[in-house]
Amino acid sequence: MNTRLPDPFKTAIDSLDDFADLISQVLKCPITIEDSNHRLLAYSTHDERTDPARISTIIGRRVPEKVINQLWKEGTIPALLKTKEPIHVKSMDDIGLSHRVAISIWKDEEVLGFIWALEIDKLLNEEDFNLLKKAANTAKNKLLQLQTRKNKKEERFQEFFWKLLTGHIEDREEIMEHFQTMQITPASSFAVLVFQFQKNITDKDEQNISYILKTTQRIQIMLYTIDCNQLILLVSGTNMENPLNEINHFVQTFMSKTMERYGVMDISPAYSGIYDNYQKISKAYKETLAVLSIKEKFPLETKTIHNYTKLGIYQLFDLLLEKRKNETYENPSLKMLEEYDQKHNSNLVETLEIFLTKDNNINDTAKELNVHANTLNYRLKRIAEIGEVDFKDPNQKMLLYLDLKLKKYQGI
Amino acid sequence: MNTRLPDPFKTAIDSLDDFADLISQVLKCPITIEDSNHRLLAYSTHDERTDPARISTIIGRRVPEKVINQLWKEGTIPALLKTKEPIHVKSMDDIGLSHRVAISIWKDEEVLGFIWALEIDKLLNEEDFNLLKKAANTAKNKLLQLQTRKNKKEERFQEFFWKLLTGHIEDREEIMEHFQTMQITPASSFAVLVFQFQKNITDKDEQNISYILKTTQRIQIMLYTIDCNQLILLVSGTNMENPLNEINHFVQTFMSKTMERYGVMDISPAYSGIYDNYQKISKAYKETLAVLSIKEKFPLETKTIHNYTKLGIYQLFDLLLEKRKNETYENPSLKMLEEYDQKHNSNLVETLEIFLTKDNNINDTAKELNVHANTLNYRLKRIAEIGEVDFKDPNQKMLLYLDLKLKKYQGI
DNA sequence: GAACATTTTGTGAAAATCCCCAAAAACATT
DNA sequence: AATGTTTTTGGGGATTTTCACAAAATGTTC
Repeated sequence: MNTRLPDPFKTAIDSLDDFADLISQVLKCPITIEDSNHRLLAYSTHDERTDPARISTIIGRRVPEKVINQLWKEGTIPALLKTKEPIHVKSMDDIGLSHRVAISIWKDEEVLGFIWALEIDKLLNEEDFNLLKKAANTAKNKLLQLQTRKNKKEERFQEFFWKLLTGHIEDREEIMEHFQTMQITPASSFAVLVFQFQKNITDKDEQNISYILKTTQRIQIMLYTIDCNQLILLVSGTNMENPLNEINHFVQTFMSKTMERYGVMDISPAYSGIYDNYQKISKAYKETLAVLSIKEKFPLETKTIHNYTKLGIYQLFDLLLEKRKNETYENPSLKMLEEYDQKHNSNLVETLEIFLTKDNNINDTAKELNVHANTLNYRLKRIAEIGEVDFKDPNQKMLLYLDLKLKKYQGI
Repeated sequence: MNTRLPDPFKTAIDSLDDFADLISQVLKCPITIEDSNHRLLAYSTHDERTDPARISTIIGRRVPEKVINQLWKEGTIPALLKTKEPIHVKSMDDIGLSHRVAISIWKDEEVLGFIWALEIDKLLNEEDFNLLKKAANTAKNKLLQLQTRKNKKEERFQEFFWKLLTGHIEDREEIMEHFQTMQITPASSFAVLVFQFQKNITDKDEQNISYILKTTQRIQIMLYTIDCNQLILLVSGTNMENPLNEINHFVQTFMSKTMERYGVMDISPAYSGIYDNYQKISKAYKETLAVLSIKEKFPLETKTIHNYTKLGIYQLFDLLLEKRKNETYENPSLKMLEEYDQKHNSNLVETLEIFLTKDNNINDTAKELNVHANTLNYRLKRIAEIGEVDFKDPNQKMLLYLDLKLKKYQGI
């Protein structure tokens, strides 16, 4: 501590709130203390002067997502995660943020939280900065205590969540009791959501993920855990109207944020249908795994599908693959078309596949194949002749589509 | 034998051909002897005068199908199956048949065969008729011998066929050897064909069936057997070009003949795909059973389908039913639509089903539902909204179609 | 029964699809 | 090289489909 003044924070601190008041007294400005996920830990009360951002932070017990996003974009948070020095933040009227100084609280190389000092009356000088650094140092210990207490809680969460995912708690009452003990209020409906990463998720990744999840408000995350390269969440939309849309939106923002902030690419998201019965969590989890499994097998055709209910016929592919594996079946139409393709090196099979994939739309298919619509028509006529396919019969077409896709996978 | 003349046929007969010559000598006209299925057993050679129908009978070793059909329609054969008296048949130029007399050969209440006498030079008188009756009586014993010999052969056929159907002979060589021993020349490709009757097939039915099968020439019937209410055939088209068409045609004629001649109704036909590997007979048999099973479950939608390859997606229904039975899955779109239907007693689900069944054709669906095309459009828009169905996505539509049909069956 | 929402039907114009023909190109066969 | 077959592309007109809008009918709610 290379400073001329004695450390005014070297006193016993009872609660973190008292400590916030203490800093506030010393620096003569409103103080807010957050954890690393921008959850409110404590705030000074002696002072009534404040700004809208602080008010909503205190009311919501967390920094509004809008504000966090802005602070990321504008560079404040990235800076705080790099340096141990206090940082000036200029006022941003559009999000109700006035001038302030922030400092991060460090333990070794990890940020435990932040202290915010509002520059309502006066701007802080260098001496104040030194005081703030001392305050941060003292806050560290208090935060560490909270951390360990939280870690234990986390562990209990984890255990509970895995029991739910694997269907080890079947009784409805028991599930609800657990939720209560954990002080989680289960939403009326939920979905299981999995993000599959390219590589196994490291501790560092976990921190980043946790950070994003904790700062998300659009969606309620009741439980989450990590399994190798999968991040597994139990979520529910905050608004009842269209939960799937909310989840989808969250997935998009989650992916873009991990991408922008941490440069993590190629995450495969997958989520189950919406359920209201918490006994079906394990089923929902299986659904998401099914989605991921299919997405691995048919990456192109399921590129835009993340949701089990939107898998459509692909829901049944695992089953069908299994069946086809155990028999020597071959679709006669496909066989004939393939033989023709071979002999005349044409591409009737490909044409047929795209045509069926494009929902029998001539124009779309022709565009995809880069041929004239009339060419496509001619080919379809030939396909009907050679493959003995009746394009008016949905039963035949569906089986053809399925066999086509199954063969495609088996062929790989 | 209430006749004035001594019986000229009470001599030892060596072969049936000699017997035919003997009758020919006595009656002074060409004689042909057939079994009950109009297969040629013997014919007189002393005489060169004959008609085209007899020539083709001798050459093909059976009466041409065309002629048999005509004799049925015109009433000759039905009459022969009723009376033991000789019957005059007037000439039918269009099928090359000149004047003749026919008599059936009886054993108790069963017809073993027929004797035909051509009236080339002279018309037979009453005395000739009496001689013919005596000849028929004598022929009986000879035919009985043939019968028993044939029955033993039949039994071996049966055993072999069942081994093939149940997959008990797997070795290719062995199968071919058996065919040779049975003096059957296996066609290059085959199909298994099953007719399922309403009731168990009686001995009487069996005779009728056998009669129809033996007199069929459009298709080669290599083996056949009867199992409770099923007639099982191993067939192949005589012409290579389009075997399925030939089988289909045979099925039609078989059913109309059993209907017209014996009044047997409501036969469900089913046949496998065309195979060229005789080791796959048991698979082909399973296919036909699958067709019958599906036809029982979905009689309306599979009314016109008899062929496994034409089952399309229905091929997979057994499997899917099994899967759905073991889980609590419910298609969310369907569920929502059903709920809406219930509440507003509308019929969106029915509309959707017919629309999908009619291959997404607005006009056909509207006609089927007896509504205006715009009404249908409006409903589809509502279905898309309420059921969150994307009509541009074939995957979703297919699953919807499947779940619709599966539910329909489960609901019954 | 009035007010309102939902559903059905009709109309007509724009858009698309379908169908027939023919020319050109590509390919196969001899 | 000559010939015939298959495939691709284009044009253009008949037909169908799609879509928006409006009126009428029906159903719901208070």
